[in-house]
Amino acid sequence: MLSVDKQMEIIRENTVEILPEGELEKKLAKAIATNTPLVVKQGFDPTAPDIHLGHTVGLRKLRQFAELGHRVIVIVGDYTAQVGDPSGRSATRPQLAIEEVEANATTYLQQFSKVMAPLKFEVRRNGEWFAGMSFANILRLAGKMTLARMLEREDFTKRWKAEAPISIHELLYPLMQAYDSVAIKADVEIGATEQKFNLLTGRQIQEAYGVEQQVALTLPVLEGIDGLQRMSKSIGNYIGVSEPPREIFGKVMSIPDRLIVPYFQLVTNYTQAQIEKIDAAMKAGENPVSYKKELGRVIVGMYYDAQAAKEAQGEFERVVVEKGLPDEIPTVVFTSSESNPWLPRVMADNNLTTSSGAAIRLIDAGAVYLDGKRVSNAKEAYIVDHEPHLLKFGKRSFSYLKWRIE
RNA sequence: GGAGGGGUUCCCGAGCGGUCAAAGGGAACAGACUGUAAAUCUGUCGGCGAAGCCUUCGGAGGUUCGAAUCCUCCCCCCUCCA
Repeated sequence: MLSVDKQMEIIRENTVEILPEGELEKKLAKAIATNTPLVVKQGFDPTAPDIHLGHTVGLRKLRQFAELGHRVIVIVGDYTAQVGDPSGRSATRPQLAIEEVEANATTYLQQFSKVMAPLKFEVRRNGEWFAGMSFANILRLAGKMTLARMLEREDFTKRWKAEAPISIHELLYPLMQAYDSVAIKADVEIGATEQKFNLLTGRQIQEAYGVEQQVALTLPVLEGIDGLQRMSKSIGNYIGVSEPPREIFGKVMSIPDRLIVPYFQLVTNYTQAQIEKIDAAMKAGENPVSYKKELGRVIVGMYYDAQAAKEAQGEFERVVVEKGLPDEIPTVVFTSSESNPWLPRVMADNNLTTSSGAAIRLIDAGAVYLDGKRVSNAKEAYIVDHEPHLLKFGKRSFSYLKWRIE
């Protein structure tokens, strides 16, 4: 194992806080002295089927711990997912059915491996200890916390002040997460800054159960591609690690320019020196687009390979920059009882738009091209023969429309 | 249990008998511009093949020529008292 100082240097990269001050150093020293790796934990609730770049911020930190020879345990929160983490939430989450959680957990595990490969890590589901927990034990756990302390946390305070509902089960969430730390005897728990309360509750509950207290390590929250809110599946501003390369690349290109540097920091392996160079170049007036493309290539490369990254960029340049055609265009075969199918109807019936009205509006806005020619009049837009016709609207919607002969 | 406030279109939020398919903001989509699916500006944003019609303002009834707006009952949320 590396020395305490060397380890701390690596661990400190990108971290916001390590609480309490100095305790991690002590734990590391002890780990080295006794040759016992630390138990490092982060929990993920399978509330949605995909891991996105936001999750990878923590996972990458776990990776570093694994590389340093520590024992990494990923908690799949199959039980906590049924409550929903109130952190950063202004409303109660919908409670998920166990089957849904199960399905999500399965894809989570596959995707964790993708981020962690080839390093080893353990996976525990918190259902292991919660599924069979007796009511008496739940009461015992609940007895370790007071309402006042629970309400200290910002999201509850906000909701309280806004006169928004807070369900009782939501109060249990931090206790459940904390109990995970008791169950696995965590030495370190990782989470985003908004997790600080939950992480510190872990310390409190561990103490109450006579377990050595963990160190709380917080990481920056990754902003979503909209640049407005944290990256989240439910907001839809995310980049999933299992998305197709061109999707990942395109989404990277859509982030606001000011997110380029934070993304390099939080989701790539770039060194601080490399990132500073990029930052300086952009501040000196260099066009950010080349760095954004680099970022897109790097990220695609991490979850696919360099070849896929190149292709994704090529596709982007061809389609978006040069307004050319993508290499795969789906063919939509439709039938019609009319002698001349009306284009807005065809688009709506084949789910290219939500309604014919929406299609008419797109045409009126000058967004729709048929065989390379802008469609100018929605009322007189017809498909006249059974040949495939190239339909384009917006920057990304391409399809061949083919009227099937009946 | 008692008293009061509230539930509006994807989200926030105005409207409080006709001029309401419902202000404003956000998101989203599109156009222009661009070495970006960035920024900026502009437009669109319930459905129906013009007009006009149809379906929406927690749910169900009712009053009225006319209801998001008034009444009744129900459901849900919040506050205060207990």
